[in-house]
Amino acid sequence: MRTLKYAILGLLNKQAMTGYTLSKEFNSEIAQFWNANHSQIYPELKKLVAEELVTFDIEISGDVLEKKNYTLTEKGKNEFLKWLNKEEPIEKISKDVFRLRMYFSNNLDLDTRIRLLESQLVQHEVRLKNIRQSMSQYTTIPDVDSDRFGDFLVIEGAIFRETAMIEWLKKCIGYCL
Amino acid sequence: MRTLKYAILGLLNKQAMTGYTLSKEFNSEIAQFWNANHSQIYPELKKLVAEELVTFDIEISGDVLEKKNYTLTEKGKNEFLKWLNKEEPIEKISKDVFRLRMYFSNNLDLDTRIRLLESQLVQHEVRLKNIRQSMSQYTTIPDVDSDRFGDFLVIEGAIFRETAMIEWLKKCIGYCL
DNA sequence: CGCGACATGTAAGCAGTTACATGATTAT
DNA sequence: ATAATCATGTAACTGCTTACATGTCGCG
Repeated sequence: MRTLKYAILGLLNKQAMTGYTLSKEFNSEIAQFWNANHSQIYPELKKLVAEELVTFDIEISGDVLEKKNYTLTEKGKNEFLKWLNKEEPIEKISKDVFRLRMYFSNNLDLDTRIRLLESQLVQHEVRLKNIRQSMSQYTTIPDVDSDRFGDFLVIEGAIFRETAMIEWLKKCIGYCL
Repeated sequence: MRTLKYAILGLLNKQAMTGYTLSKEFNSEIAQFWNANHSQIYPELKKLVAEELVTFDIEISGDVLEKKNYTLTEKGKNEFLKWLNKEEPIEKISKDVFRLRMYFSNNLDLDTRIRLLESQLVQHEVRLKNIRQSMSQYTTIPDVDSDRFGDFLVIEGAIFRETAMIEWLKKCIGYCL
């Protein structure tokens, strides 16, 4: 599916940047639904250059350090927009090890189940708190055509997701009491 | 992480079965949070035999067809329980292509956004309806020590997950109107 | 001068998907 | 007979993770 390809094209569409900066982007809001290590990003950028979807120019930082600043080409922008406009079927369910463990939970003591569930619960509560923290920057709904609109949407999606997870965990704990 | 290994051990702990039957299991309730193709299952079973976690005996079906019926060994059962009891940190967020697309959605016409969101919405509504259908077999909460308890929990988890997704999609559509 | 962040790459290996390959059994 | 399902495997490839590998820049 080459999703990383389109993630990179989308980020470069917002702003030209280096592989290193791209790699850091995957630690910000976008990390709520995608991520990649630099070891995957650098080879992908190389590929995108070969496909003529991006170009780069070298900037010298300090004395000798070469930074490759990547920019979308016209072809790259077109391919990105084509991908973005395409209607896709929903993905098959995403894998979840904890749910798998709960599926087999009748093999555990009730105490252990509660301990495992409580542990998940606090961790998800922390995560939700952090997401709400990110949301606090938005006091009003951003304009639908601004770069911040997508950011706003996915943060809200993450809140829904975490809230549902927390509700479920609490219900599971209730069954085990 | 060898999660498939533990998924197989867990299923064989419930009941001895063939690779083919295991492969079908991944199309039932368990498909809500894990799956595997037969091309991954057969090699994994071979590995588990080598690790002495499972054994098999060959049954002849009909005249000549050899079916390998796999059973958990004592060692396999222990390793499964060890995995099940272990406290794990929550997984890093799961990847979601649609959320990635919405992150970049300011590059789309409002009409297109609504079309894409509506398309997702109906698909998730169908999925939720099917999950509720699975849930309808449970008129009471199953006993915490029965095999059906885990099944019940994860179906409920899937309902929470899909409901949250649907709520979010509706809210997104609202922003685009 | 030393440390943390900046910056770019490659290699080995694991997990998972799609395709290739074969054949038997059962129900219509 | 023939189609659907049962049944078991391998091969090639993609995507991703972890580890290896190197070097610069800016701040204190």
